[in-house]
Amino acid sequence: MQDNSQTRVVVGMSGGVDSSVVALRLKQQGYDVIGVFMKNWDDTDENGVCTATEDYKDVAKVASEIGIPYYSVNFEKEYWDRVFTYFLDEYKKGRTPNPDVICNKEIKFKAFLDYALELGADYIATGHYAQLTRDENGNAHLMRAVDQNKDQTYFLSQLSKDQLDRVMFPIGDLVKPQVREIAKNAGLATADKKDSMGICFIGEKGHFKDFLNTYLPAKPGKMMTVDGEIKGDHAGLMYYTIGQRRGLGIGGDGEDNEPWFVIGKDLTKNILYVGKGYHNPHLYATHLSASDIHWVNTIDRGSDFHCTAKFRYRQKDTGVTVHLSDDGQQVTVEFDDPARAITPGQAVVFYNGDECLGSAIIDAAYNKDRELQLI
RNA sequence: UGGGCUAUAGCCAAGUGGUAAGGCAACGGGUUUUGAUCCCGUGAUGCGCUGGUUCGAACCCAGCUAGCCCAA
Repeated sequence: MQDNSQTRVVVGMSGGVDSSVVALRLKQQGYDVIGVFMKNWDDTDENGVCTATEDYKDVAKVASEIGIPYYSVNFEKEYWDRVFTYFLDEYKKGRTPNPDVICNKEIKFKAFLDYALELGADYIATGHYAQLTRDENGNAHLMRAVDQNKDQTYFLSQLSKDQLDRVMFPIGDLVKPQVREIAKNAGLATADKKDSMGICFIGEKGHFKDFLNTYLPAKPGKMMTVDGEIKGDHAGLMYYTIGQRRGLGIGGDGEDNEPWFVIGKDLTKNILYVGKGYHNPHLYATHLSASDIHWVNTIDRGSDFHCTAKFRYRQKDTGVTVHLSDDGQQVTVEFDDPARAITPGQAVVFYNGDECLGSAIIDAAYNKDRELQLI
């Protein structure tokens, strides 16, 4: 049994069950554990109620149950500057951003990591469902979680090995029910707490439109098919994402009554393009282009290679061939089979088996030589 | 102002005397650290209106109203 007492680990505790179990496990393994609650957004409402305050209370409860010190750190400014402005800028361009990918890259595994190091930490640990391994050269490799259903490597795909060298994912080898079980057996206050989800700053489901509208003015316009048939009005292009079905308010055309989906946007004309049928051909792409490429490791794979990829979180992998530009700043990703609803702004995340290689941010989707009308 | 056709939930639409299918939309919920997708659930005491026939009518009959079509 190795002595971990001289190894200090700062655990990012959200007030949820996952990070609670992380802290518990590390403590049981003898580490010098400190719990830190990160506040990235002020969601205090008109009644003075704030979910962050409630979550912090849970952190306090769990920390005392486990017997570790705990603190709170505020990254609201960093979050606003590095994540939220990016989020809004992407929407202004009509794209669909993935703020959580950036949040991990810039806040949880940068600002927070720096803070932890100041506290004398050797590592930080989080409740992410992902695993880390190290090869004979000491390079960290980001691996999918054992719980394939909860795997979060998609959101961690823009981390670098330098960051991962200081990271632990103590529940990556567990399945969610096991985590709950451990929390319950230990009597942790968060054992039965409902999983939180959704973007941290949007909170309650259904408020998305209202939320965005307070930051970006909505510009209503026409909704039409690619043939130019007007189907209705849209509330503002930023409210819709490629492949979206709900919220269009159109249906029942008397032909086949198939559902309608968003298939494209024209920002200059302020037109939302819609098409009928889940398998509408306009939703299928043969390849995409992406930038903001990030590889977890610097291992050279050449400029053309085959691997698998995901274009959205919780999607099944698709076989792809990667073609890197000479300067390595652009990438073309060719699909083994046509892929549906490729959306600019989302991350294309690459995998080799269970290893997450890295990701890039999608700029455009194409079907053969034709750029799809995705903006 | 002659003839014909149609009128069922927001939109399509089944039903042809026995007590209102289904799809799309919408809404609610589930899955989900992205907005989505996906999955599950919910809708007309009433079938344009008014009478009539019948034990019983959305379905039959009469009149009215509206829309469409063909003739003028």
